[in-house]
Amino acid sequence: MASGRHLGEFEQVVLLAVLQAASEANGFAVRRALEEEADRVVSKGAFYTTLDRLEAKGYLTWELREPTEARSRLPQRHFEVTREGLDALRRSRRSLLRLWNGLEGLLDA
Amino acid sequence: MASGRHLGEFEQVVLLAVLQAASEANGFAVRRALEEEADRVVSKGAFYTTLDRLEAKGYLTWELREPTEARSRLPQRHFEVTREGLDALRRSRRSLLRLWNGLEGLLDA
DNA sequence: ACCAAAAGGACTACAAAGTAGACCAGGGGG
DNA sequence: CCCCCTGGTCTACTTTGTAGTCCTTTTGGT
Repeated sequence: MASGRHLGEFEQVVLLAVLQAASEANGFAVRRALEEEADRVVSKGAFYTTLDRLEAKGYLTWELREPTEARSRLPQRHFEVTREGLDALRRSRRSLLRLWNGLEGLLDA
Repeated sequence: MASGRHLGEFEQVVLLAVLQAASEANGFAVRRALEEEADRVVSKGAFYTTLDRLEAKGYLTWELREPTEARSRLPQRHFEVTREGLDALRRSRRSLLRLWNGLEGLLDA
C-alpha cells in the first residue's frame, strides 16, 4: 500500500536489465542487457538518471567496485535490485499477465 | 522503425483494458476492466486524457454510439484499438517476455 | 614524463506521460 | 421546472523519459 505508485515503463525495463546482468551488474553490462534483451539504446544521461531515480525510490542500490575486466581500471558502480524493487516488478508483472489473459490470440501474432 | 517511441506504462494498461472490454468498450466498461484486471482506479481526467493521447498517436479510435444499457440514454464513446495499437502492444509484450526470461524464480514468488 | 583520447559518471535541461480536479451538457425523476 | 447523475472535456501540475555537455581518472603513444 505504502508505495502507491507504479514503475514507469523504462524504469521497469532498466530494473529487469539489472537482474539480467546479475552478478556482473555494472553500468556496461546493464546497458548491454538493455540493448540485447530489450533492443533499447539510450544515452548515458538517460540511463544514469533513471538508475538514480530508482535508487531514490528504494528500488535499487549500488556500491563501488573494482573492475573485473582488464579494459578499464576505474572503479565502477555495481547495481543491485532491492526487495522493494523486486516487489514492484512482481506487481507489475502480475497485472500485465492478468491483462494479457484471454488475448493471446491477438497478441502473439 | 517509424514509431520509434514506446507505450507508456499506463497507456499500455489502458489499451489492454480496451481489448479486454472488447465489444462493450465504452468508458464505463473500460474503466471497470481497468479496476478489475489491473486493480487500478483513476480519475476521469486521467482516464480520458490518456485515451485522447492514444488516439493522437493512432493507437486507438472511437465513435459515438447509442448506449445499450438502460441506465443512461446518452450516447457514449465506443473505443477500438487500431492495428498500430496492437503492434505497439505486441512489441512491448515481446520485450517484457524476453526480459523476464530466466527470472521466473525471482518474479513468480 | 607529457598529452590526447576513452571510460564511467554527474549535472542540467526539456519533452512526454501520469494524474487530479473543476467544469459542462443532456436526461430523467420528483 | 429544478436538481442530480452520468459521461465527458479542459486545464494544470507532477513524474518519467531522454539527450547533451562536462568532469575526472587511467591508459596508450611518443
